[in-house]
Amino acid sequence: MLDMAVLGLLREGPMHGYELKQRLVDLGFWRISFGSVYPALRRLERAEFIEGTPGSGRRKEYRITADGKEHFQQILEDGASEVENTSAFRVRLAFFRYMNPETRIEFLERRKTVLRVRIAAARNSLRRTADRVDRYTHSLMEHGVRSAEADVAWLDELIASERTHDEGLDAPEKF
Amino acid sequence: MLDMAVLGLLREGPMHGYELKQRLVDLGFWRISFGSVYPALRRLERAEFIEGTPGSGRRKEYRITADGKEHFQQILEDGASEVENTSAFRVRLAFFRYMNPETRIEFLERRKTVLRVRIAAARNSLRRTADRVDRYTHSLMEHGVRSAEADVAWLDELIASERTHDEGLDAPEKF
DNA sequence: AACCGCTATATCGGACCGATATAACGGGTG
DNA sequence: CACCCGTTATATCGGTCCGATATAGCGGTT
Repeated sequence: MLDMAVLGLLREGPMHGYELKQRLVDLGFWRISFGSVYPALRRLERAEFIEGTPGSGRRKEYRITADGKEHFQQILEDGASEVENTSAFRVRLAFFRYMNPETRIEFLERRKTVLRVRIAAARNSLRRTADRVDRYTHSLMEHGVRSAEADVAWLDELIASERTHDEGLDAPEKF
Repeated sequence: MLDMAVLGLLREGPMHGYELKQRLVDLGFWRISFGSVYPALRRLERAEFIEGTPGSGRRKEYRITADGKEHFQQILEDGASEVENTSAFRVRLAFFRYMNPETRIEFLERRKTVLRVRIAAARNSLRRTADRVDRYTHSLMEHGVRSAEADVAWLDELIASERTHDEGLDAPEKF
């Protein structure tokens, strides 16, 4: 998962570990740890998906290899059915431009289905336990449902915009 | 973290592992794994915070010990300043009734501050990178901000309701 | 009786987290 | 200039948590 994120970021240009971490934070990984990032870099280096070169000063610049690009493409498309994991979902969305356009909508729809199932289950458990849980737990569960519903609405936006953008596919955009 | 959740649930009565997992799902831990639950149970058993007795059939019923209750209270209150971790925050909220009322509002306010900081940072990074990121990443970041803002609004509700409930503290509620 | 899906416990390797250590760099202060 | 301090930067360690997988009893169906 982190591997995919790192490879995706390095596709845009060489970077060192610290910078990589900050970019991950920008993407919404607020709590990503150096204890994850540096091991990931060594992992990817060992697999020869990235190359670490001594950059300016004490920094180590990492750049993606041809194998790395191929591997990135592979895990991006292959796991596009894995839609349960929120982090993995977000990483794939962040690198949507590298994903086959035909897969994109299917991917978003799958995610929507997962959320709908969760919402239904949560609503059920809210009804089932209504009089047994305290107001804090109740509020927690209700807020969970509301968040998931907001996510579904957002997915609907994304799907709609994806469909409209599809039509004028031949006119190349900047992104 | 999982330890706190397990102890908190077992405070309400004995349960077996499978049931425990389902209740965690109800609390919003959609992806909690058996590979986390069963090791947690053995961990807590070793520490004598819980006792496992052979229940009906092949089930193992676990019940909390006096030490366990004490430990639960400890980690619930002690870590109430640790408010960065979303899961830990939600677990504490789910067991708010066991938390010292004076600590509760402070706890919620701390969480609000964390979210506000994140929102500010995310807004900044949105402005900073506005023309460099594609529409998918942009939408991802925007949605992140919107979610966090919704969380803040929810926290405000919780704080308000906590304050009003505080006044009539002597009249005992069911919960 | 055979089969199937659900309940239930368990283990394993690996990913990820949180804390911590180390140190070089850049800027301001005396 | 020398000193200090906050930021940048890399690294490691123990422990938690995840995802996959194995095993098996249990209840209902055909």
